[in-house]
Amino acid sequence: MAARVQSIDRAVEILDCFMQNNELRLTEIVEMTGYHKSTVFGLVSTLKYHGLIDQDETSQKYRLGIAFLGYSDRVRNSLDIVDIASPIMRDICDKIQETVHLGLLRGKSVIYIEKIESNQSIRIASAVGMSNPAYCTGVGKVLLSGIPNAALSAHIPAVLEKRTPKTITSVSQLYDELDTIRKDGFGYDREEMEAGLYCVAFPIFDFYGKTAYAISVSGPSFRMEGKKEQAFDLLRKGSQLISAKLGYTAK
Amino acid sequence: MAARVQSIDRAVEILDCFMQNNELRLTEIVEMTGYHKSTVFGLVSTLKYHGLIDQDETSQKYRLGIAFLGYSDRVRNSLDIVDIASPIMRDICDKIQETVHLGLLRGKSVIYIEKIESNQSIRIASAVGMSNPAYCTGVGKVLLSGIPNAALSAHIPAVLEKRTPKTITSVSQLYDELDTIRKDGFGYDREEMEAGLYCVAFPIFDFYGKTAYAISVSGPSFRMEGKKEQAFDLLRKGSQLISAKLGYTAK
DNA sequence: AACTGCGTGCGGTATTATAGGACGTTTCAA
DNA sequence: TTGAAACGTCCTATAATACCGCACGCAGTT
Repeated sequence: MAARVQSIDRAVEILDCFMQNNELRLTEIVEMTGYHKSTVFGLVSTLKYHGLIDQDETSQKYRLGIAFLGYSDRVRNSLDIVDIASPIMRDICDKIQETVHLGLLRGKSVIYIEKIESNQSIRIASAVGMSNPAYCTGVGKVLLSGIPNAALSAHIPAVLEKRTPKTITSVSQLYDELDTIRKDGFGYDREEMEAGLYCVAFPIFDFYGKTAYAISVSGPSFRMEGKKEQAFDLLRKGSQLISAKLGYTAK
Repeated sequence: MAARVQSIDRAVEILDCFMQNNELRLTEIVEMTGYHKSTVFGLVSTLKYHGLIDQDETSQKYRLGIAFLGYSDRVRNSLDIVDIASPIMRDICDKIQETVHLGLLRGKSVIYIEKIESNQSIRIASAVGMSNPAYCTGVGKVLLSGIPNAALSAHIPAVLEKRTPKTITSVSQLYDELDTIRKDGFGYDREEMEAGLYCVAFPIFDFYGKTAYAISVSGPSFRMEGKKEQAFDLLRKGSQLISAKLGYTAK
């Protein structure tokens, strides 16, 4: 489907190893990838030269390099949505004291491009750049709801893994849920991805009226119970505000 | 000095092109790098496949990919200094209402690994992951002061570019300044990098007593004038607190 | 001292990245 | 409407290059 350069494929594979452990020895990378030691050494050295991998001076262990910070920042600046949404998200977070996420759809996954955390001691384990399956998250389902059914298959995995007792595992049931979201204008994640984790999500529309992003408030179910109404209000206003700033004009 | 893989060198060179413009056509990349069109196409396709480059569906233009967010987040998590320092920096920022930076030294440059911005309308143009020359910034000079003179040459460029009328351009003068910083325990940037930009910086020591990071408050000179004392107090306490959390024990 | 596991360096070879060129579209001007 | 220019994409031959095998130096352990 596309021309591919082997060395880059391998280099990326090496970088991905660090998604599991953030410190690796050369030999560990060799074991994980299965390539020859000197091959890995060459790739790692090159990546190190460019700052994409750092090597600890004493332990010799490798880790992801700080150069990624520069690229990442560039990415976030090119997505002007982050600049627009960030202050509004902080405002929501300050008021409701729960984690606020901003995400977009990429294939079958949701990618979080901004996160504002509350000071609550019990917080969501999440991260900017992290991805989750779309079908079982609030943000994900809202994003899916913006896509016509005919085009949905590319964004839904063949098997919907049952991550909790409440996960939606049948496609037809998921379609029903998406219809509900389209009708209501927002969506939930009622402990479908992780037990005890509750989430309310609203869509953000771009200039063309496309559901380009989604914003959510998530927290432990026991806390979110009493905050649902507040979350609705804050998210509704917030999503409208952000959509407006993207040039969206409600019809 | 190290084994190098050509394709990766070229791939990184392509990625670096996006540091100047955040949207590029294939042909523009070809012009910037000088490689053959199909060569660039292969590299770009591979990078795109891995999400390191995204392509706009309609305009076909390329930009840096969201995958960087994931790597970058991983980097920042592996640097536990960010977790430690971030809340303290926010506290300082709330109190003094100016931008707070956390940086480290890499070669001749300072790399900012965390930034907390105030709500002031006039703000510093800066970014996480961005780098500046060390010799003419507050954070940079403080970091340089932690290095013995004998080893300094590797961290100071041959020619000190005169970026403003107040930039230090003579090496011996810079050495004097570093001595002052070593004596005082903190440093300034008095409009040396950018006219009108004033900055106070303190060192952060790690477990081994090494000056590993530096933290700073920066803002326009006219505002910083009256806030110097407050900045000292906040930064002194903050840097001590962070150093302590890194395992540093003052002797 | 021998042994194990580590990161690193070198050279020959066959795989692979690359350049050249062609093709289908789109864009814009004539 | 036509033509030309510019662009992204694709294919193939070939020469350059990334890879593997092997070896070395080092540190810690038996």
